[in-house]
Amino acid sequence: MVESDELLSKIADVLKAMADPTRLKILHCLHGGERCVSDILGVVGGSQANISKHLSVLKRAGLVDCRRDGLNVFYRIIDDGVFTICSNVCDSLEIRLDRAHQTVVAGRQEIALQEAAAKEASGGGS
Amino acid sequence: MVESDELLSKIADVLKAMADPTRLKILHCLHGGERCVSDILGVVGGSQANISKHLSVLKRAGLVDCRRDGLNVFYRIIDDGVFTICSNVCDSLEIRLDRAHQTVVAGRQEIALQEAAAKEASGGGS
DNA sequence: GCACTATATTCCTCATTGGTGATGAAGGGT
DNA sequence: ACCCTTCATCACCAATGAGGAATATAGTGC
Repeated sequence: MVESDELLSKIADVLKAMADPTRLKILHCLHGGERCVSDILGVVGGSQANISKHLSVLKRAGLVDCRRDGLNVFYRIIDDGVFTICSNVCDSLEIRLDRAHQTVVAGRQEIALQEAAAKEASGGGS
Repeated sequence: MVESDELLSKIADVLKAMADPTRLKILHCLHGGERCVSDILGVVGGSQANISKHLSVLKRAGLVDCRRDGLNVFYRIIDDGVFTICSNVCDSLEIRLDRAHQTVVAGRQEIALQEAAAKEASGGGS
């Protein structure tokens, strides 16, 4: 595997770790600082085993880390890049929707003009 | 599904489309401009059917678009955000490795100092 | 219309992923 | 030592995804 292949695999690993709605919810939940598994479970929902598994995926990807405090385990973001990435994707999605919206507006205006012209040509207005 | 859940799903969709080494290679290949499926196949390798399928995934995610020119179909990037995201992930990976490297360097220096001190205490230097 | 090329789709196989309930491990309180 | 709580892991299942061979579709040249 050449170096660039290896780099692409690593990038894919990180993106894969983020590419799940539940894990994104978890990351969002941790945006305000570290929280324990029960807190996260309360916010995200689902089963405790599932949350634990997703946290493990995020940890393996190097996006979060944890520390034990008595019975509780606290997780925190250790790679703020995750929020930059999410922002970038949101920006892209917003631009896409803006363009789509502009297209609809322009299309409707064009149709309205064409209809007005057709009315004029047929002696419309009565 | 509340709005934020829907947004997270959309973000996850985009990230999922990118979270595969083969598709990242394809995107990288298109960085220089549009190319036809045969070109992409030549660069990325694998089977024609596989490339076609991955292109379909990327198109569905709104990252690429295509136009037909005779027998050939040319694909191009329509969302430059993909490169921003990849850069972000690379930056994060690099920072991680830098930190790990610093840790190793510091650890070795500490060990060297401790060994020197131990030697000194035992009358070393003969 | 036929032959060829390029590309998309189908079908199949295998591996991976995501969810849950149950269980095991670790820590704390009594 | 026992009981409880918190959290990680196991076992299971269903769904999803990646790859390739075969096939279908579309375009071109003759």
